[in-house]
Amino acid sequence: MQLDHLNESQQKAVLSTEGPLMILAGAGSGKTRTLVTKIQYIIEEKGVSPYHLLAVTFSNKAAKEMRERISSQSDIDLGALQITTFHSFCARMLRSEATYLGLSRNFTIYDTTESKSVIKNILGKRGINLKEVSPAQVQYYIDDVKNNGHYVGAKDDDLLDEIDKDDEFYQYFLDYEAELHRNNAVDFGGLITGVLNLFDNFPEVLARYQKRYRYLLVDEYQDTNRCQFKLVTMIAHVNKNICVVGDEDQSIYSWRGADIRNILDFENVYPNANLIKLEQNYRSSKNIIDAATCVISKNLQRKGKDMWTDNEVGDSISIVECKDDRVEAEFVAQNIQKLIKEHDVDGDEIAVFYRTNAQSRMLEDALRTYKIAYRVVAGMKFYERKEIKDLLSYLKVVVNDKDSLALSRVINTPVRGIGTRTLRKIEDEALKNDLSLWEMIEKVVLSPDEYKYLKLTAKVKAGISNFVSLVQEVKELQKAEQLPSNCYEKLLMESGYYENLVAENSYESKARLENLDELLSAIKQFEETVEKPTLLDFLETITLDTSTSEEQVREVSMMTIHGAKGLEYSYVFVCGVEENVFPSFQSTENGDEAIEEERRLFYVAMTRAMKKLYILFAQSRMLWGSIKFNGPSRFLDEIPEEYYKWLNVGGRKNRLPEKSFEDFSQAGSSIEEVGVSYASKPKLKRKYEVGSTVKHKLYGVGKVLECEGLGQDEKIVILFPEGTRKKFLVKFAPLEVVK
DNA sequence: GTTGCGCAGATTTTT
DNA sequence: TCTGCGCAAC
Repeated sequence: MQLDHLNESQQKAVLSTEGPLMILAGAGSGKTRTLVTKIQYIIEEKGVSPYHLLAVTFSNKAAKEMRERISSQSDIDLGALQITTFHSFCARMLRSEATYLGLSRNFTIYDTTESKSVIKNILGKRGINLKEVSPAQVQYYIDDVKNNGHYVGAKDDDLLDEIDKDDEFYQYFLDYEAELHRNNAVDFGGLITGVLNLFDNFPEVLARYQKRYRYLLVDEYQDTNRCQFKLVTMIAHVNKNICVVGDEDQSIYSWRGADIRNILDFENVYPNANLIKLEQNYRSSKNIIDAATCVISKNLQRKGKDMWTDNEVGDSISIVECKDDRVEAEFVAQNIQKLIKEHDVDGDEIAVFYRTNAQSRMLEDALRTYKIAYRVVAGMKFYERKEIKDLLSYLKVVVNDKDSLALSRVINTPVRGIGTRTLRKIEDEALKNDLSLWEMIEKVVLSPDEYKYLKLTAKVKAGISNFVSLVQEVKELQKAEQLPSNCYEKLLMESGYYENLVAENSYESKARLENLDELLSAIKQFEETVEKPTLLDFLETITLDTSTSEEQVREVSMMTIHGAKGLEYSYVFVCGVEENVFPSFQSTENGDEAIEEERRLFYVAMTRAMKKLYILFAQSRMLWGSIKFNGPSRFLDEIPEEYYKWLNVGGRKNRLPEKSFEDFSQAGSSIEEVGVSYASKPKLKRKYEVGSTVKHKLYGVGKVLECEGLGQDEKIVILFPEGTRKKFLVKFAPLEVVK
């Protein structure tokens, strides 16, 4: 087998297949290339069946990339080879072994929002004011417990000493777990602890998996939590062929339980472990690597690698001091335009990074005014919309009728006269009879006479009955293996949801209808990619894999730095590098460890760039409603002068509010004053003006009272002769100007 | 029981 | 700036 394309340490990493191995792979060190070759080597050279190999990663992105590379480089059967994320791996295992844990295999996976709702309900039922105990805190506690590998009834539990079981929070945890179990639901953490539970208590199951997975590969090892580590160790216990790959300097998920000890302690757990470091960087210019190395060396919590590169020195880093966030955005847009127009750079070689999603808006605006094609790699905003959640809840009920959370969400959406009081009444009754909410309402519909004492009105009964039969019918469709999209459409149309929105005929309702249409496309798209599409799989995919299908078009990418991990771009703009933004405000209050994590994040940002790195900060910035003057980030101090040029854009140094600015500006070896020309925003003309008379197709003639927004967002308020006012989104409303 | 409004609160990152 | 919640009026 050819290994020429690998350097010496990479080759060693490939060839060392037996026994525990930790590969510390610095940014841009050819990690994926090495891993893919290693998998190939194990299968093709050692003759191991793909069936005996398991590769787990932390993110879908990484799993996908590995799978794609393997299929393009070899003819390994991807069907037999397991390359998945921890969460999907566990979900799959839990489904097939569900009965061991008293779950049924159609369990629902709750995302963070859903588990928070459950927590709220629990606190509510205990009569606790949500202001006294914040649900977020409880959620954090529960996550923490699970991330460390604790579950209800754990026997061999090294956390037992640390957990105070009399703690009120622990009681909430128990309540929460019980509620999830009743709902036949599992949260993210529960997917992992569930498997741990399975392995702990059913050795025969564990043995089966140990026998199967002879070679174990863990990618993005720095992001694994304690529980995931336990899990992997258990599977690898027999063969000990465990290879973990990670970079402690890129560990940026400790807030979600990632435990840097997993890296720092690996050799304690496996005393005979091999350690290989991949330290040659193939990605970035020498300037960038050296600067990033200086920054990260300030961290104490690391094993220490010495990154180096043969690449050329390259351009200086540009540190750009901007007057405010507006100028920052303007600078980014102008320079991107310059790159594209004057230097013939493709949009997809450029990326804009920021610390928080909230920062993207102003940047987007700027790119739009400069007519630069861009794409925001955002989280799952789409699936957070009300209407989408509503319909998904319908689907969830169809798949898993024990999911009372989803059920109570839709039982009265659209309104069927089943208000909170009625719902509470039925819930209590269900509790009394030890039935799920669904079983209860089914019974009420089936034998109303039995439940006369509930004093449900005819209207309520009719509402429930309609709802129940609709869900039952769709359940039948599902059983008959009808396409998910058919189920969806039936629910949407026959629940009255669609009709209601159409009747509402407002600018909002129209946007919602569009979104629901988009959901339909998403389902259909899913149906095309899978062999045997089921609702269950669709729901699982969208909760576990938020990465959108990205077509590589020539667009500039915009994303948070967390989203940028694992990616590379020739030109990178890192925005908002100010104190309280980056490092984030809360990290500055949480001690050195938190700052170190922010520093790692900054390191990740820097090392994404191949040719040219721009680091920007603003003297003043609009932050949650008011203007804040944060100084430049402390991380800028950590970059030696020789690696950067300092630019000053649109700011007057003598008027700087914070002393630190002046100190800082003088530190730069060469300060260059540059201007930004403000793009005169092509003033989108409004279609309507206050005072003009317009005609609405449905409501007739009226007068425009107010206007707001421009272009796509233009909204107007119309006063109709009868005295009613209505607000419309211009792009949807059937309007015409009369006068 | 429903709807609408106003207010307070929160906003880091995401499987 | 945006969202969710509680409360008051219909």
